Amino acid sequence: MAQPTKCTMRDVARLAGVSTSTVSAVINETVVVSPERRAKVLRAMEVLDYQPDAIARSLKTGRSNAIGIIVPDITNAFFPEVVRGAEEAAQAAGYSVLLCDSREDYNVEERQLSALFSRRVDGVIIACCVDSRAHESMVRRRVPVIFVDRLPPANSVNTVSTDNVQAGQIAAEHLIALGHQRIGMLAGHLDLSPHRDRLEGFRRAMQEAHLPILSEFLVTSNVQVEDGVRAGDQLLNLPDPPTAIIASNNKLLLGVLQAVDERGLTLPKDLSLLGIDDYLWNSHFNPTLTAVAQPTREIGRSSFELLLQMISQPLEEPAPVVQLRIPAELRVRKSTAPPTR
Amino acid sequence: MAQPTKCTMRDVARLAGVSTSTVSAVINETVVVSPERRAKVLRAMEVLDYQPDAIARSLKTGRSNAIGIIVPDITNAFFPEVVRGAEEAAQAAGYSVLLCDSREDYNVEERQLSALFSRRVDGVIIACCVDSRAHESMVRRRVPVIFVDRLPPANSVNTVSTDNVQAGQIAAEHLIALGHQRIGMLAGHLDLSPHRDRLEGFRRAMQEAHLPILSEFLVTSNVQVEDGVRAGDQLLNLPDPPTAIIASNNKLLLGVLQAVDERGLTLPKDLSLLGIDDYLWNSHFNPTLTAVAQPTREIGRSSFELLLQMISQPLEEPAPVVQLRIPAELRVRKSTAPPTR
DNA sequence: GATCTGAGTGGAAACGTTGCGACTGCGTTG
DNA sequence: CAACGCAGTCGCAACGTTTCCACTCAGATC
Repeated sequence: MAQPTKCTMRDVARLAGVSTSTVSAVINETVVVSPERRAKVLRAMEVLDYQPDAIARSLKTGRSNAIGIIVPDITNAFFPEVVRGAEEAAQAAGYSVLLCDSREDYNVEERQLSALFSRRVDGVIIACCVDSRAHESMVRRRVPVIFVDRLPPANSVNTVSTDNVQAGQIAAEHLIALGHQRIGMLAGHLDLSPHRDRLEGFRRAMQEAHLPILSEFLVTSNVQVEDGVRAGDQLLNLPDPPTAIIASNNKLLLGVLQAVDERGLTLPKDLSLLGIDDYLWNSHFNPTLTAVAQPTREIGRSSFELLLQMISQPLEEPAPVVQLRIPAELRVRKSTAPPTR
Repeated sequence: MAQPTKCTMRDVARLAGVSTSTVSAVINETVVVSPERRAKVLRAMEVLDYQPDAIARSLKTGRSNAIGIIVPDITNAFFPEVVRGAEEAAQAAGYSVLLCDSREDYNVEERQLSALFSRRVDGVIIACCVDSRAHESMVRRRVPVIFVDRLPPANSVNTVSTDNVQAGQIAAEHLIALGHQRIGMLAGHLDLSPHRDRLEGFRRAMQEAHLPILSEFLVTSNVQVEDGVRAGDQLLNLPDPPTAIIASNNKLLLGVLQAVDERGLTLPKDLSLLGIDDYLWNSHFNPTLTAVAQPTREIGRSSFELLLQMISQPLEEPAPVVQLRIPAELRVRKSTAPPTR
């Protein structure tokens, strides 16, 4: 049965009547050990309920088998999905995940990077916040890093994200195909790459359809619900408002919904509405909401896999930069329809 | 400026012309160091961009300054809130958080507990899954542990959760106060303590109001959206259906909403509907949804604080068991109204 | 002036691993 | 039959800290 006191390799070695080197060899299978000694060691480990001390191991080997993940806000439904994808892949590869929430504050972020570095994580996955200095920080410290979702301006970085240009484009194309010409967009915060890219995609789709982009139909703002309400008001108060609106993220979408409700408008009769980011509840709204879904889990999974590659890479060989863009997917529901005006 | 190579206390000591003991003393402020040496050490640390190695420190001190958090599903919006609360408190106290997602699988959970133990975490916060053996596992290993939300049957454990009995009770009382007598409840999975307790609260409220609890108005099920749809169908198909329904969690609520929509019923005219668990989107549905909000952040924060207490506690003194129940709060919106039948 | 304090310092032994090099025997080879 | 190779062991020195202990050299005390 289980032993109450924590025990070390020494205890195992003593009980099995071998040296600690042999115990180590059995555990790591680095050296051939004769079957009978091997069996003795395994039994001793069993009896003592021995669990290797990962800390001592890390100190010796110089690898912690842990990665850090920094997100700006874990309560934003997008990030738990990414974390889930990354965590699952990490566990499978024998890695643990240190999670940090930077609260959209680059000072907090910087402290967390320091802490992760102190803990000697083997790599970091980060969705950075505005004004982040994470890139310089990690380059200086020579820690492998993958940027997800929000990409820093530097282009010598490994990144994984939705193909946000494509996401913005298929959103607009869907509305254009329905016959909309007067399309508005809540573009979010243009210092954040996803929002910038979605706007770019929107632009491309409009240009290809030879539709004008009216400057009063384009609202940039922060990305919280209140911002969505304000921006929605602004669009809907226009003398000749858009017949369709794209919201660049899920909170902005909720904001527009509120503005729509307050005016007693009905979707999709009075307005077609489409969001980028798809969540469970979108398909339970009345009407159900058309959205562009991001490959969230896959972003997480791919980030870890790419990171693992960087970690295993002998660092003298600087390996080509990878900038992975995974396509988004349109999910047509009931909040979009041909224009009635 | 920053130094490219990682550096150790030795390097600092050499540059400052002192011993490593002195450097250590400066860092930890365990021993008085003369001002001028202190300054020299600090400057050397600056110049070399020295960051203490947390791994070596842990090995020596026996404390990792890290805790583990295990949740059954990080993509369930309840848990990110809890994690956020705990993580914030942990950071503030100089602790890092190792996050694990057990995917509702007790075998995965067990492996994760082992991994956390191997990493010598100072404590664990866990929302366990059905059939969890986490309690025995941690007792055996003598690691301080706090159970959150989902509480194990053993009553010698420290726990933090919503006061779910009270949550169920105020939900029912609200409906009763509106004049409802025929109240149905989707009670969730009774192997999970929150659901069991909410049902108990519902029972109490009904008894105190001298209202009968009709067995056909009580549905237990798993806790996913599909289960909610099925259970909602079951209730609404009754010859004489309830005038109000309580859904024991947010996914069940979405399920009932779907069942309601499919029948073309209108809230709150045809049915009052109330959920336990409140989220951002509840207040953007049409109509807005009445809900009982759980003190999610506070659960997280309190869990960490309690855990920290256990960690600091000299373990010979077994300290009284703490079972913290934090009250929930009713948020009245538009999905509940007096009955029309 | 000899002893005693005590503050400030450094040396060195841990902490629990890993992995190199050295040491055994044995079987094989010329 | 001597020399050699090799599989299987073990001893021991790290890894980067902390911390105990011993030491020095002031100034204070008698």
